[in-house]
Amino acid sequence: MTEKPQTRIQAKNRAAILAAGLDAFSQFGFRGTTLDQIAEAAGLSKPNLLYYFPSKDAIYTALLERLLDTWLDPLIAMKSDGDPVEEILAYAMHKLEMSRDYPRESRLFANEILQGAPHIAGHLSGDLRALVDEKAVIIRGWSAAGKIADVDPHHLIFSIWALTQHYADFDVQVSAVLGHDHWFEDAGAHLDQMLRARLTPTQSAD
Amino acid sequence: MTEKPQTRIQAKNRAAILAAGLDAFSQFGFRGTTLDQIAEAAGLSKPNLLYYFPSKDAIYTALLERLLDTWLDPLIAMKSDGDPVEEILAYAMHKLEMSRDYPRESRLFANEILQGAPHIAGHLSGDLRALVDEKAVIIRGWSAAGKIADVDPHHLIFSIWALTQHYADFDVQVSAVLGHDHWFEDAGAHLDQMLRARLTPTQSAD
DNA sequence: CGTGGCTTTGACCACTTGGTCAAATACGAA
DNA sequence: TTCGTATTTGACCAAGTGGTCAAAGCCACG
Repeated sequence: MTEKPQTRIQAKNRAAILAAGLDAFSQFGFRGTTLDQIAEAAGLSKPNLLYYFPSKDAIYTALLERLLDTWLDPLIAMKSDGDPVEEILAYAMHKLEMSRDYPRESRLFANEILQGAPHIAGHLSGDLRALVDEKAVIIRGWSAAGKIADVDPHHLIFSIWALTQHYADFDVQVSAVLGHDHWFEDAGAHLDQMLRARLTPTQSAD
Repeated sequence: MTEKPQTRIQAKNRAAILAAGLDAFSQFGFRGTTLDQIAEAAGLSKPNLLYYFPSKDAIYTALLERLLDTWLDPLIAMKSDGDPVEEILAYAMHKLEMSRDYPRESRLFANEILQGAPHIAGHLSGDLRALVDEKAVIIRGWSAAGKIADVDPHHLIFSIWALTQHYADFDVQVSAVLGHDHWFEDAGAHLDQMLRARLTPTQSAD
């Protein structure tokens, strides 16, 4: 593996930098974030920060890679065994929980995509596309077997991404319109009903 | 009203600046966009640009205001007469068309929200919230009358926003995963089926 | 202790940024 | 054609940017 024997102090400072970078990049984007900003939030001087990461870009890239490593786990976890509707529902709920628990990661990703995905374009049309295509086959199989309604697998997945990430990325808007920021419960119920209505197979076709 | 008697040259240059600003701001965000960038795209020198707009912020604000003026028209147009399901479906399709036809405006808005809506926070909790609440009453009325299924009005609206804006804001990802960028037709069909399944009232309750 | 490597920092640099200003130029109505 | 106004520009500026570097401090281990 990528062995990096770190001293205690290295581990602590690198973690602080990544945390500060996540805060800043997820809100202001890459170009909108400054090194001084990150350095101050991490409690380090700028040269000291650059002792741990060679450049601003390196911090950003490290964050993005760490994100991609875990971001797709829920989708990977969607298996062809078990009840199809519940499999898909579980995936959607898992993603919604991530919007609640890791909104900064969601926004970091959103920022990167909004700007044209300059750092991860290859990943999108490579790993991500392959993974989605793979799951699309499973979903199409479920449809063909009559276990779920007939549905476009790709757009179903896009729907789940859209419906869940919206709550993290547009949290300010959601909270402003609702008048509070406890959207998780109602959003979960709504998401459940929405997908269930669309996916439950009609009895007519057997 | 706000009278501004413009010369032909003023109208042309202001329009060019706003167009260039929309391009830049929607992709790079406020802080990620430079005046030189806008000036060059608009075919003007930087001082000349600042002759038409007093500051970078003024360009951004002008774009945002122009956007807000028209962004909510589709929702405003959702009336309580006509068939409820079709009324909601028409709104959703209209929004999807806007994602197709005005993706830069969508991304500009997304960028602003992602950064915490510093310029339009008041608008969100003021005009927008009032409008959504108003439409929520209508939707709740439809549900109570049994004309559509029981649904949380606010989250229904969030769903429509999420499902439609996703295609504009995350176009890079959608296109990469699909392998092409002609998502409109399939997305429209999927959106239609999704909402119809959720909204069509069950026959049991009469 | 002492010493060699890990860590931190102040000073510095070239470049970019948003913005200013006075002077020059183009334009349109009389 | 002329003249006042609208428009344009080159030169400039202070602040902020990402990044460098040599020197200093610190810390564990022999």
